[in-house]
Amino acid sequence: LKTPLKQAATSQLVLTERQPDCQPLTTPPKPKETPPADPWTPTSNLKMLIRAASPEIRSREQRRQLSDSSSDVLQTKHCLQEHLLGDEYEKSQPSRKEKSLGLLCHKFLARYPDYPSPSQKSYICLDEVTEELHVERRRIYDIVNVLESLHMVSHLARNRYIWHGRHNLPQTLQALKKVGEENKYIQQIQMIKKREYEHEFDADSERNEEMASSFGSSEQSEMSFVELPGVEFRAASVNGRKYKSLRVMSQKFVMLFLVSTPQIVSLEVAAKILIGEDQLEDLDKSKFKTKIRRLYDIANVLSSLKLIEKVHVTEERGRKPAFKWTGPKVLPNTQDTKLEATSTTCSPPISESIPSKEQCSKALFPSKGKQNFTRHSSLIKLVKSIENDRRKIQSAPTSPVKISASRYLLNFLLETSFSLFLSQMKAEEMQMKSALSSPEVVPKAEPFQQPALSQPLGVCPASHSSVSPVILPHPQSGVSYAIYLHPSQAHTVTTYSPGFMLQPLPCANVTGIKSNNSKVLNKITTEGGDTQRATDEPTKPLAAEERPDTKSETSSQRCLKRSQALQENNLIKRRKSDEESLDTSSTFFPSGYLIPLTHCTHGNKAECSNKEKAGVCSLQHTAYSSPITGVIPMPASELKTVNIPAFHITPLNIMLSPTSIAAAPVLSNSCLNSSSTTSAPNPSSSALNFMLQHIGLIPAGVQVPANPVLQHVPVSSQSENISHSSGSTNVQEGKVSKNTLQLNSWVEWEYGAVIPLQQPSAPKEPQEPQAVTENFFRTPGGPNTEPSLSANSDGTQRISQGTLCIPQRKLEVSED
DNA sequence: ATCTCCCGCCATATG
DNA sequence: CATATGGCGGGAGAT
Repeated sequence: LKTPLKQAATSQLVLTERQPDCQPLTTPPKPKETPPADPWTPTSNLKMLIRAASPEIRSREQRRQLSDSSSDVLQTKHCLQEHLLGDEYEKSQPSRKEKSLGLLCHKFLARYPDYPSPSQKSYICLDEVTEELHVERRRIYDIVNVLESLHMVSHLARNRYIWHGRHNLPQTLQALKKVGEENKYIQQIQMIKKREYEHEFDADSERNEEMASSFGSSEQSEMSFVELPGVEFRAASVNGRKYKSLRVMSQKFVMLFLVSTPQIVSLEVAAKILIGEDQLEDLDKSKFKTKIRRLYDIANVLSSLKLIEKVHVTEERGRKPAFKWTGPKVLPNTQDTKLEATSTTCSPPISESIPSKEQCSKALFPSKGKQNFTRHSSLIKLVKSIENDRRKIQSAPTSPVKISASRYLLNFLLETSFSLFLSQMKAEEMQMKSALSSPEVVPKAEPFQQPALSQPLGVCPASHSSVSPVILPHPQSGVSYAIYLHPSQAHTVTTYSPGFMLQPLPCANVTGIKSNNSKVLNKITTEGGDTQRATDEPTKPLAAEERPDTKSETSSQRCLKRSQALQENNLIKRRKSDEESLDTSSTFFPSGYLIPLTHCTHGNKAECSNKEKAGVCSLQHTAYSSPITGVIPMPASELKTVNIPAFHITPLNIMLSPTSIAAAPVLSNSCLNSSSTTSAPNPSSSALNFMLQHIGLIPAGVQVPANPVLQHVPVSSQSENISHSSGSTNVQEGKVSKNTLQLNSWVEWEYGAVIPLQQPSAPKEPQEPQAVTENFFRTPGGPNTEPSLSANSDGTQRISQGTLCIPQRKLEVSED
């Protein structure tokens, strides 16, 4: 049988999309399937029309339906009388859309449970699938390959795959994220954007060479397929091809999302990176096009899995297709602890349950020798990178999963806080010295700062430095969400603008739902400024400075720019020794950090012991929980990279959850108070503040003595600016919403934060800290300012929320 | 015109 | 060798 007889039947059945969710069907009796004939059913026609009318609706609908199997199950019952429909002539061809890979994927996915019970494995027989779904085999491969890249299925033998469902997803994503980080994708992204940016200005010059060269060193981008040992067992047969493009490409694509700060990746950037950054400027247009095609294929599948969602990034260049990650947040895998170099078979296929626990991931290296990659010249590089890759062998935590999250967090907090603190101090000192005179200098010196590449255009500011920002409003909804960006980007954009106005960068605007007016940039800026102005309290002396248009602003911008440029240069130079790239940085503004914490156990306090600041430690112990968004702990490594703000030009809005206020009291702390009062920035105090902020004890900006900008900012009322996006989201999300306090706003910068502060069982009534807190949190007129302490049921551990501020920028993203 | 991306040829891998 | 896989890119539908 060469080609399953599909075409005869093809046309009509395509329309039937979801079938009622079924249980882990191992081998469904094939006959049942024929759903068809629908086109002639009134209902089906209607559906079809609707769908046709609005793709959005359609997809949404599909999802919904898929999710709740409850929806009409009946319709499936159709019988096999496809033969007689005499009107094939008119046979409305399924319209391209009906045949889309995404739709097909939905159908495919509908056949299997997301979480198949470990006990019973479900197998996928390609012949059956192709027949039942009425598609060409080729298409199924596309789907399966992507699923395989996520370890949702694995190839057993010819025609046979095993369905794993989403069980492995967490581990896979974690592994991918890790690899992505090791690959320095963030930097690559920035590099690409930068290059792109420069291109605009003139014919490319040697600049590119530089780039390329610097880039070239980072060859290791070519890694092979990342596996989860437990899953891949049977792979022997297929191993050789594991590295094949679609699979690997899919993994890389996912990695890009996982490492990017706003988890948005434009196709263009992805394509460039995936093509192989080593290809310096091969103006290979066709290659690029092909890559894009593939990415669309992958994206369609990922979209069906609801891991990503299409959006459009608007930048000055125009609208560019992009996708944003809507999948689960990936915990940073702090524990590299056990690197097991599981050479080949990590675990036998045997029990499924086991593998899940002891997931380890390893990279397979196809090269191994004899392989002749006839087609993929690029693969050759693999060989080069093997060495590097070897290191990539990873293992997943053997430890109980549950604990891991909180543990991560705790460790992370404890471990990093101190270092941060120190770093901060140093930084600030340095800063103090040099900054005053010439800010630009500052960054340079810092060893611990990491070089921030500018991301001129492009949507995503991905700087690893920023702690994995969580998107507050759940992205899921597609509503706009706040994206925490690095200020660095901002300046980047501005870099070339003579005026140095702080504009909301093109690259950075994210509007939730398709908000179209793109020109927004300028517009927004202006508006924001104006609005702000109107609303802002008189108080801010600094306000003037902050203003985008003001001189001070300009200067600071300039500084940034300059410094950045410098650092970039350095970066390039140093690139070779890539190591430092991660930990050194220069001019960054601190962006905010969103540190949602899950409540954790106190177990780790030991860690803090070494820290001198007992006070801090004590505070730290508290567990934080973020009811809202979930946890987004960042790996210590990431934290280190975080930079402290040299100049805080940023922010403006603080979003608090009602409960957060309650937390404020907790802060009461000598440090805090002192800080608040202190006008003169004291390095150490500021450092402390910084640390506290990170920890979530203090809302960012509060301490600000160190931070000039925030310092005096009066609290103004809710931010309208954010409202559009956040508003809806919040509502939806429910809890999060907030009272957003606006400190000062530039439209584009906002501090959003949600950090639950722990309230020891007895919520302390706001007392001393009040002053600070009050002030800080007060919502003018805001009704629901009430802090609701979540005194929580299980007691001790719970916490109310506090807030950390994160400067965030909006990217303009429109979704379809 | 650009964005999407389906279709299916045909090289390769596999058994 | 017959098949199973799956690069790849033309070119057409969707916008």
